Amino acid sequence: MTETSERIARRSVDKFAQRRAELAESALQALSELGYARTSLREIAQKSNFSHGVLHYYFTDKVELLTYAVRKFEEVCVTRYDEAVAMAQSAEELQRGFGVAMADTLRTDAVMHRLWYDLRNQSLFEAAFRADVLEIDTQRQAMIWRVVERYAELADASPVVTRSVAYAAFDGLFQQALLHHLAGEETRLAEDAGSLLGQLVS
Amino acid sequence: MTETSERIARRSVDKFAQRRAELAESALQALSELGYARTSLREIAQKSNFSHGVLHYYFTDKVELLTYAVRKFEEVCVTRYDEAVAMAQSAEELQRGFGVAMADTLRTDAVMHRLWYDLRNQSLFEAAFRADVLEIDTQRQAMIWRVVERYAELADASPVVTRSVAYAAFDGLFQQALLHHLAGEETRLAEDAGSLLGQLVS
DNA sequence: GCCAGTTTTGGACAGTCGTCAAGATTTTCT
DNA sequence: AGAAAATCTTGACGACTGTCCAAAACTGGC
Repeated sequence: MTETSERIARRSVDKFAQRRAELAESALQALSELGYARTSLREIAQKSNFSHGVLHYYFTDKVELLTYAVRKFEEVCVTRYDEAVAMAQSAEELQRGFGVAMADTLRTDAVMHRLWYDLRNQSLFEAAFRADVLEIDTQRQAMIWRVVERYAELADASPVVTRSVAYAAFDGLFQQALLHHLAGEETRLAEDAGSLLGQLVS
Repeated sequence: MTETSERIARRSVDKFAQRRAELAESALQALSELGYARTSLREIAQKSNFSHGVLHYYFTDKVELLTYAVRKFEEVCVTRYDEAVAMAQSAEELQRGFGVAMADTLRTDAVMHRLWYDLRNQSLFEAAFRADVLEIDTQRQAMIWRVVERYAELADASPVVTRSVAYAAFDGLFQQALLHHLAGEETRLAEDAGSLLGQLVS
């Protein structure tokens, strides 16, 4: 391969990858708006500025597009509380900061969280998503565990539950809050999350 | 209304209601097998012994059928742990019994639980289901709270979280276990649930 | 300005979907 | 028994789906 053709090929690859990312972004937009059950390829294409045919130029089929989109989604949702962890100088401050951060993302990113739960649920029926979902879940678990460990450290105590139990509890809390938030109710997520954090170390 | 026509009307209503229940049962079977996204009316009809046209004789449209099915579903899933509560003579026994009951229903009724989470998630996108879902969730919350209160009583202590937080935590725990169970992994749900119960009173 | 390769379009395809209505069948009453 | 009402089947409809493909549009090198 000559120097020139190499440069061309690389540019080609870059453009190809960029288009994939672009289309995956549109897919996420459609999915978060309509839900998995009602999202079609034509709907996704309309969110982008391309026609529906182009999707099969960049992806072999719908499953590959959605899988790719899920992986892309992962990037934005597994470091959400790290700032609160880094900032906090005391246990009480982390408790408060963590709760506030959770309540913030509930309000700001509600449709994205809704999408995540929808995709995780799809993986209960469609094995194709299962591996990616489990991996994202593992990373989310790690994200929560960083909070719990730091909190324990600041409070001079140790966690009284495993990391998987801690993650499950906060995830359940968030999901409940999301359900009620989207139904138009007020939630007490910030307070509930903070107080639950307090219960998980001793 | 004469005595005769009253008898006729009642029998008619009974039969009508019975068919609706019958068809809703088939709907639940299809839903739990395929998931909301892939369940069609023809699929539901095939699970019953009728043709697809009959569904619009007993239900005005798909949404009414599914809503009816969800309500029917509620009946079987909100008293699941009451026996463990009634049996337990001590805190430790309840802790164990509750964990075992959870792990049992995880194994036995996995597809039904999967369906529940799927429908609850649909309500995040489709407002038509929201009211029913919230009501079922309230009843599930009450079911969990009966366990926590009884456990606190037996342990001569009091709950350290609200009923909504307690429900959210156990629900999250169960959902995680379901995800891993359907992925073919072993879970430690019985132990985790028992130990979490211990953490929620003091 | 032309040409080869890449990228994009838009229509066609074979299915499936929810819905509906006309007719066949069964049940019920007199 | 036959008439009337309830119940069920069947086929059709328009809309929508994922997928594919031939042709058009665009790209950069000569």
